Amino acid sequence: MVQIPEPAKERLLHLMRILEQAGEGPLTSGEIESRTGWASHTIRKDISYLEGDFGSSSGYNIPSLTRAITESLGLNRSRKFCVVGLGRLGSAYLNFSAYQLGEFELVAGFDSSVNRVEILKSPVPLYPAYKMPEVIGRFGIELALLCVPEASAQQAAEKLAAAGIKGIVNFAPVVLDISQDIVVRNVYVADELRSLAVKITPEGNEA
Amino acid sequence: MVQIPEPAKERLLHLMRILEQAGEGPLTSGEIESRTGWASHTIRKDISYLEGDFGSSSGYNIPSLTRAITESLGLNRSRKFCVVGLGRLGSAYLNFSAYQLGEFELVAGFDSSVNRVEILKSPVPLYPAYKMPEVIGRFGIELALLCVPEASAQQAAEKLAAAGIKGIVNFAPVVLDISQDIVVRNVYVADELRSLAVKITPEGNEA
DNA sequence: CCATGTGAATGCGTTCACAGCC
DNA sequence: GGCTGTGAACGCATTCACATGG
Repeated sequence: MVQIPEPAKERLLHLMRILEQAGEGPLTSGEIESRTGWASHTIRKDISYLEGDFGSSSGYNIPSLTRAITESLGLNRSRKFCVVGLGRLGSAYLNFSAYQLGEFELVAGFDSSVNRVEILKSPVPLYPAYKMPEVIGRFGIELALLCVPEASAQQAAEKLAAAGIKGIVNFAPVVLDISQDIVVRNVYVADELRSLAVKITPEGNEA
Repeated sequence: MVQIPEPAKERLLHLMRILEQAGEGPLTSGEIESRTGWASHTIRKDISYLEGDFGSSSGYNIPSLTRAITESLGLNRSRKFCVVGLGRLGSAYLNFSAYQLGEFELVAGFDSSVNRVEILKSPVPLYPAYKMPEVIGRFGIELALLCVPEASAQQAAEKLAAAGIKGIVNFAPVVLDISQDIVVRNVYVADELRSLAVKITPEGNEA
């Protein structure tokens, strides 16, 4: 086993989603190609990094492939996460349905406004921001969705860092400056728009 | 000029954000390294794909570098976009502050509920979903933020496609199956969480 | 014949190391 | 001395092409 290349990991991660959506029956690398745009040999190669055998002459066995990816990527343990910042965006993610995968468990929401914490309806307990260290420690929360406004993002990230968080999904349009030990994934809507703009203009060099 | 490699484009895109945040004065590749984690020579190489000269012995000139990236990536034209689905997530993005870059212009919101369209407060006009073809055509909307619930995402994407949209940022946890001519960027929160989970567990092979 | 699976070849992005400039 | 800038070397992911199995 030669260590899975980083890009292959990302694809496998995304492949899990495809597998979840795919109905029944074996799935061939060709079908995956048509859904993702990745060449079928790329997919086969990626899968070949995993151990075990799925895949007969009719395609891949969905459950066992899913299981193999899960294990190989270290996703078999359940992780707790929280939402920080309960404005429109944060409360959207408090009530989001997409993580009932058993794999991630939303256990808390935080906001700097005590008032908002008391008023808001939520499927999970809400806490004022100053309780972050305590609550994060007590529950063993590892991940956070950072949904605060741009202006308070850096500060909130620092508090999360101090509270012992391990990873942050940052929705604020700000580059966070925090310890390298904490893994950050940025969701920059403006960047996504830009990226789209670049791609819908297939300008050669100086067309 | 050798065509900018795709990964370099993504970095340059992200670099624009750094430039916007960086205060005054020249910025060195070393400083960029400390903010992004990319090696300084990677950054210099990326920038070398652009034409023009920024960068003296004290670092890069922020305005001219920004301009060069903008032009080189074809971002100099302003693009119109809309928000589709005005639930919690959609209305969050209706009121989002991060795209006042002049570069993207939010011009409309759509929802299948006529009621919601009438009630909701919004900085831009809202329309019932059936008006998508007309409104998108009339304004020349090129991009869409797709914020509808999982169950209606595929259908909404098809409507957008039929209305002539060119690019979609998809927030629904679904792999859209639409024409290859339309560029899609997916924002899968669950994938982000998974990605974080993978990275905070630096499992060697079978540690 | 259909599919997966994989060593070996390819090619491209990254990295290096040094030249050029302020 | 600091920095940017860039051809050339490197290394790794992708791609190929064929072996293997149902």
